[in-house]
Amino acid sequence: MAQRQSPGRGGRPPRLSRDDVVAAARRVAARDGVDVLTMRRVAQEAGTTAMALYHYVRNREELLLLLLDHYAAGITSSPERADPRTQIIDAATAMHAALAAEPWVAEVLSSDRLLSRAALWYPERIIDGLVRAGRTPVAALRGYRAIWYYTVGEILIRAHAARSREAGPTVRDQVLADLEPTEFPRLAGLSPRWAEVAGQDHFRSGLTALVHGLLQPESDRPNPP
Amino acid sequence: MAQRQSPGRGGRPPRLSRDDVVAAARRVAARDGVDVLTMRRVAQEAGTTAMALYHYVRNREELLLLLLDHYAAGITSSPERADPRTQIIDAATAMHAALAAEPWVAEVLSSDRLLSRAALWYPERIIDGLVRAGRTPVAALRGYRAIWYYTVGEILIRAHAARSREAGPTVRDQVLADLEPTEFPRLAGLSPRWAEVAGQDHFRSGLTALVHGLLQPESDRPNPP
DNA sequence: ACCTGAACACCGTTCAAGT
DNA sequence: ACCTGAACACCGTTCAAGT
Repeated sequence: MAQRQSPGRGGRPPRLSRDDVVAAARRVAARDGVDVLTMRRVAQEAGTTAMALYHYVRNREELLLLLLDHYAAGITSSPERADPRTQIIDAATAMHAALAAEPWVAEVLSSDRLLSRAALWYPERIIDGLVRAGRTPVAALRGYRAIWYYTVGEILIRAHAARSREAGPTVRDQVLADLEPTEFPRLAGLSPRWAEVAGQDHFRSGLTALVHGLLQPESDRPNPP
Repeated sequence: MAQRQSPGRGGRPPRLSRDDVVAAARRVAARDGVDVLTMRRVAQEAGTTAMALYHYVRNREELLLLLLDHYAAGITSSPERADPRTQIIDAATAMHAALAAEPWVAEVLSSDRLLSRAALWYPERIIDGLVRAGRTPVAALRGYRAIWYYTVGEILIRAHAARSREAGPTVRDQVLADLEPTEFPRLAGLSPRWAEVAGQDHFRSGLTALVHGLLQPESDRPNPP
């Protein structure tokens, strides 16, 4: 554990604490995003030098993990529900909202190196819902991971889209505008409405479909060869 | 269009071409990943200096887009199928395989700035399948995007997981090992099998569930308040 | 014990100059 | 037209030295 007081004898009184460093990093992440979160930048925010930070964190990656832990500490347990389907949808929606609140979270999180205790409420509730709906524990875990993929994908794509919107018109826009209706009839028909639909938040409708599919016993689904 | 010959008069004969630059970049990406794909590194691979590259590409981002276009040129159209469900599953599986083949692709692609013509076969076939199965065009587009989120999420998480496995034991492993069964009973019960299940490829089972849910008319689904 | 400055080995990009 | 070297403004991290 990190010492907050200087030990018995000798030494210089600290002007900084680990919490100060994390707080400064969080301000930088929230304001400027995780790419700008450099050691020198955090040090500046904390009113010290980049080298001083290395007394409180091993390296930049450890600082990012501390940042996530600090963020996850604010998560409260997602409630239990009588209806398993409702419990799954509620927990997944809360998980999505927690990630969407600060975009830097998803970026760091997709590195898959952190999983702080507080965030475990989401998988716990989702897996419990799936088991109570009749899936085996392992099938429930697979189902949770499918929901996790869908959620992270949505967050990351939305975060990246927001960033590239600032950077002017995309190659995508141009390709979609130049579609030949004979070659790609469905896409050509949809291209005027693409941007509008892509801009809408339809996380919930996809989630509902996915959960519906996961709750359906596989034997009831037509299985292509 | 890029000139391959020197123009009518004057000038020095080129020792490099745009294709040479892209080919060198592709070798670096495939071998070392996209983080290592620096201008200086690509130049070294192409046998020239970093500054020479700027005659062929505007900046690093344009080079990444060229790389994706080059990769996407190898994509062939996904076939039409009589059964819409089969067509959707086949196209999504092919899309997933194309992304999984070279991990750097997903990283660049999630920036959402590219969409090269050849890659459009996947959304075309998926949306067509959904429309033929009775969804409206806009609902089909939303359905395609749900499949896209799920697919990109799976690829990115797997790529990141592979990278952090090299970097030693994760925080995640430790948190899962220390779970209190009274607090997180489902997770504690599953923790010995977590690594095993996470390591398996269950893209297809989640995809099947998602498509099943998307093909179900919403009116037939229980809708929590 | 806590903090600093200088240094190392990197980045992307610009710009004036050479052939 | 094509390519180069030097330079600018950055990175993360190490290390010897100061208080």
